[in-house]
Amino acid sequence: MDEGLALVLYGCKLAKDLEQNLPHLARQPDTLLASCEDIIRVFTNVKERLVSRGQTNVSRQPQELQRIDDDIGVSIQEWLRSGMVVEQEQPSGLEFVARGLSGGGDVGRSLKGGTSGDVQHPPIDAPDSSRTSSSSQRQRRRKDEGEKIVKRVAAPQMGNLDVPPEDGYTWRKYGQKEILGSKYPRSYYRCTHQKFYECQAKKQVQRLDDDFFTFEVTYRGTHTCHMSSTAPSAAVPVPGPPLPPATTTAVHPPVLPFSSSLPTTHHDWLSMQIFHDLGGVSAGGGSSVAAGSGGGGAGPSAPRFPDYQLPVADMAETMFNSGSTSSNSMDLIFSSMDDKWDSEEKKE
DNA sequence: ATCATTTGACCTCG
DNA sequence: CGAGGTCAAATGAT
Repeated sequence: MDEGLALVLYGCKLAKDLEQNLPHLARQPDTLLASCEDIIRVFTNVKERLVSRGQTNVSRQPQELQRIDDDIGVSIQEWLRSGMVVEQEQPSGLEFVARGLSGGGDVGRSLKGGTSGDVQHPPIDAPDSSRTSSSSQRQRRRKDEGEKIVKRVAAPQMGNLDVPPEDGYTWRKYGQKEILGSKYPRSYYRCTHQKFYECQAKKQVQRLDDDFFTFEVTYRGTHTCHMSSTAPSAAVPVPGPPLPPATTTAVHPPVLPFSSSLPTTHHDWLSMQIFHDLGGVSAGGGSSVAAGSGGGGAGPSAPRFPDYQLPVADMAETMFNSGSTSSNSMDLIFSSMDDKWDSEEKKE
């Protein structure tokens, strides 16, 4: 019952979103009502499916999918949309220099080069050591980061409004800054695995001034963390952006939905990440390469997500068939969710 | 104890 | 000099 599973997940997510966003929704009865109805509809649908089909079926009928689409398709599509790239901008005219990272400037430098003693030669005009007298290191750099890709991602309409949609990678926040002229602060993230893999991928996340529900995400650097630790240099051409390296031999995205990892923002695993990843994979753009997003990707000819009507069942199948049987998928799911919810309950 | 986030300070660039 | 990007100590969560 792959699709049913997906529906359950979706319903759970809605419920969780509702819970988390209750304070806000309390002031919006209409939205609250709509949310409740969505949840009810989803679970009702699941229930009907279970009743009418029993729980053992494995294959899906097209017409049933259609039924799902009819019932909650719009909601799911919205959900999907909320976690997907809704707009892709030009890489801000930055020519795409494959080798990027400007001579690996970033590599090994920002890697806390300072504290670990790796003191880079300062630029000719040595930075005034007025401040660094004590530690004299802290080589920071800007400007020469290689390519940069800017995407706009819809924020979840409800729920964890502070967290940008998952993109398949795990990020660690290292800074936040008020930006002149912007209503919302910009958050700075780097790859969680930076230390282990010298992964230099970074991203900046900022809400649009005029659209609270849209994040502008700027990716920089290249993910190397998904490769074996022995080959960190086999960088994926695609900088940060969602797309797992479909063109490489790496089979899995760096973080699997149900793996025990999810070190950082695991509190959102249920959100868009799964579908986002799947979308990226199944939509095959794959290749893409920054070039894709750079020049081509932006084009309508190679949309990463052809449309938002990816059959739920297919997604679910991809989700749960990757390495485990559907039965223990369920266990995994609910145990994961229990853990997750447990932890979040404590938090609140 | 370990790891992630927050936040003020510091650094670089225009 | 100001804005933006990063560092790292403090703090919180697990």
